[in-house]
Amino acid sequence: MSAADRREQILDVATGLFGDRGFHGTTTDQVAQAAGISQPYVVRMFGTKEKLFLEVLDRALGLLLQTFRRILESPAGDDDRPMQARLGSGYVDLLGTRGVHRTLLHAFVSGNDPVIGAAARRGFVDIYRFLRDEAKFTPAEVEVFLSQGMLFSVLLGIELPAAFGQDPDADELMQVAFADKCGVVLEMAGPGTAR
Amino acid sequence: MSAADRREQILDVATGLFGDRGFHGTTTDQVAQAAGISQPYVVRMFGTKEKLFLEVLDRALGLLLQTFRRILESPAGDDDRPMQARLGSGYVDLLGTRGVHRTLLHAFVSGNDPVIGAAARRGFVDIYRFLRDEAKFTPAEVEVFLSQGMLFSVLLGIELPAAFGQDPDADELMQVAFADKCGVVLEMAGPGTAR
DNA sequence: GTCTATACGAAGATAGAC
DNA sequence: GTCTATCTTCGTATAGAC
Repeated sequence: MSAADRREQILDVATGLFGDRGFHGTTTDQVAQAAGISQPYVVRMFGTKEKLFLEVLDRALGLLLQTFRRILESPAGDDDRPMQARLGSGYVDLLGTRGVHRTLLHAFVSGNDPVIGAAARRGFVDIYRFLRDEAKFTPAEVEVFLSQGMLFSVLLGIELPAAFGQDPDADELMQVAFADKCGVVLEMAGPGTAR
Repeated sequence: MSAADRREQILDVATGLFGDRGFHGTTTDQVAQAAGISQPYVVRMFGTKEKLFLEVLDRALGLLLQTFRRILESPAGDDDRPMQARLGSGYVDLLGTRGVHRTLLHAFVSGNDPVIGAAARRGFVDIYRFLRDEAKFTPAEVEVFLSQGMLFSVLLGIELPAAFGQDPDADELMQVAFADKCGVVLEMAGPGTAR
């Protein structure tokens, strides 16, 4: 495998693992095993675990903004909903790439870390700039959009969809929070969506 | 110091530390040093680091619900705002106990962990039940309240208030998200609010 | 491009003393 | 109630070979 392909592969599996257990909870050996290579080779490729995490974070943020920009620039077509709703669906669709939401959330709770925290703040502000400057959201729209996005992410964080069917109140909460997106979420992150 | 007092003291400092660096990122030795005791004594007292974290989490959730219930049961007095706003202020006031919001968020992103994740889910659903059954929120009100709360927590997670003054766009984002609460937040979590 | 071997330092937990 | 000493395991990173 070429170095470039290997890099991508490692970043892919690392996104899933970091999403599951965060920076401190994930070992380079777990990444290596998931990628089918040796632990030292992972380190060799990225220098340090921290650099690996930063690349994973950058990629996740890049994918997010790329997804948003694509929606923003694509013709509405048969989708006559307001841009807020369309971008919201794009956010949900990121579930297609395992670990993105949860890796971002892990980064967002690491503000205290001098390196990762700085990157996380930059990333969040980048998203804000996109909403304000490119999507032309009003402050009120930004507030609603980000709020809903964060609730969505946190509910993924506690694995509410994965625990579907175990507690009626938990299921009801999903219904309340995800509303029309409930079906899609259960399909993409529901029980048995093993990693 | 009595065992009970020592317990409380350890739980206090552990809340701050777990809030800063999460379960995996915090060592029992850091907790011990912050409490001015030896590392083995911390373990001795709580059995394992995981049990310590679970107690910290329970306490944080307990404090949250206790705060909410107090507001719910207290007479409105001169505060004529709707209950959503009053509970929201209560949530902000939890900043008075260092680490509560961020420890909760760390727990909420650990859904994957069999033990901590289960406790986190239970905790979140407990909050939902409170809003639905005790505060009598409508589903729409629940959705808005939880959304705003999670955005609030995430912005604390990235330490946006602590980084105030470093990036105009970041400051603007704070304004957009915190609105009238901006002042209080900066006072309680702004730059120089060292731990 | 990828491995094996390994050094080195944490970090959680235990034993046992005072 | 609290400590010191220590065991043991784990995890990152390096060295160097193929």
